[in-house]
Amino acid sequence: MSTTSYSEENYLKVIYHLSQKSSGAVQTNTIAENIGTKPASVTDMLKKLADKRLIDYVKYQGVSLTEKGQLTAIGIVRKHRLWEVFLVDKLKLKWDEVHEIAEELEHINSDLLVERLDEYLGRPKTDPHGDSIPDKDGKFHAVNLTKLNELSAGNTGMIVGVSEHSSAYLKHLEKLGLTLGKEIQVVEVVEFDGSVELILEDKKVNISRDVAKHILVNEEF
Amino acid sequence: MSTTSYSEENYLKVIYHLSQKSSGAVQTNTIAENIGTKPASVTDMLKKLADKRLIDYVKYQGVSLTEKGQLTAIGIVRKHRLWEVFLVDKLKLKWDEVHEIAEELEHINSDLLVERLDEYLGRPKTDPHGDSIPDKDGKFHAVNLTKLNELSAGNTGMIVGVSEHSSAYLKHLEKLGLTLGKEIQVVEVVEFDGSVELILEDKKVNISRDVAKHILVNEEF
DNA sequence: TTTTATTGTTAGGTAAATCTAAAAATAATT
DNA sequence: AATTATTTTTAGATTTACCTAACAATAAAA
Repeated sequence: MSTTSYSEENYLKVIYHLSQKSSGAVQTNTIAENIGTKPASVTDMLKKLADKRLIDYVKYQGVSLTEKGQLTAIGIVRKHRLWEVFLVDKLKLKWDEVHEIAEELEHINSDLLVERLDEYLGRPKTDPHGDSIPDKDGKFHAVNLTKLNELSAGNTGMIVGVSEHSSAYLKHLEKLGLTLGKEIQVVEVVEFDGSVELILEDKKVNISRDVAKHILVNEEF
Repeated sequence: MSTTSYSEENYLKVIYHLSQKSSGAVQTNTIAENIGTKPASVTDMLKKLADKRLIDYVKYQGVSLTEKGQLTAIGIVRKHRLWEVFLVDKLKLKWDEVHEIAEELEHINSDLLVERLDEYLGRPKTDPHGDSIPDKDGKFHAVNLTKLNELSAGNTGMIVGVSEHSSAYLKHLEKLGLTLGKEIQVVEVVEFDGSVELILEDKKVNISRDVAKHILVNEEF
């Protein structure tokens, strides 16, 4: 069983995430942008990954992961998210400080390590951003999430995730106090601009539609 | 401030350890053996490290670390040992399972991460093998250790470290019950072969001189 | 349906870290 | 001191992942 390099793993991970976002084959240029490299380099790597049967690649037609490639990618996602839980829960790093570090930790390959880490963290089902953590076999457990801007006045819920991970966004949420696990109640969804007025810990908070739509809540009623 | 690559860090670390072992300049061949590479490759890297002012290098005369190189190396040692503490204390891995994993973890560069890890672990002074963990500024705290084979009959002490880290050796100690923190009392040091008879948890244990000399104890009386 | 724009690939090159084989410097032995 | 052995360096290749520039395929627009 040939092993995957740091670089190959990065490609697989990016292809995996892009496949999730929009269905259909993933394009060369899109991969290049996301990896921070040039299209020509991507083509080189795609050939290599295809040789290893990690992706299905047809010239000019984009790529998709094979079963093997997908399992590898999910393994990396699993490690990334477990490490994020560790960094936030145990080391008390903030939301927006963990991503880069987890990008490095995710490439450490030791089944024993991952298993013990998972156990130590209490086999978490989601990471600090609310993203689902796949199990050892690459299976995700369904979670039902609603976007905050889709709630109606009076509804309450708990913040369980975000669908936007930029540092700027996370810092903004932090400042507003809209962090994971917080209970909120919607006071009003303004029709004019889609902004949302809500109650958070007995205080009124106003957020724009753009901010609201990336907050995922577990609707309660 | 130019950054150091994974590979450069490995060289610095090995040079550091070899400098500790035997004083004087470190030889090209020795480095090659310890890194698992060929002398020619070492020469190439030495030139590079010298250009970066991380080592003092004179052709055919071996190398030594500069102040800058030493600080970098100690930083890596610090990370390695902190991670080993994490792996053993928190994730419950065994002595002989942690080294390889820590070899990878030690290359993750984030001051914030290291600081929080140190704090989380309770600012440990030694790693699971009893090796001293340097502080943030690269300072080691003196510990007074005696080799087990240098104790006399009747002496007691606590095992605080080992000076041999091979998996075979560690597994052997594990089997004998001679693990970190254990109290032992010397019954006799056999003059003929230097083997040591000792009492460990009310049981008599016999170990060869070769095994004894790598066990470090905190002599009590 | 041509033309234009976009997207993707090839060809040829670079830098990092490695290698082998041959040559040079140093050390050890006779 | 001369010879032999060891150690170290150079020279030239190789591999990986990247690059630019030129070309080819596909998609969009006129």
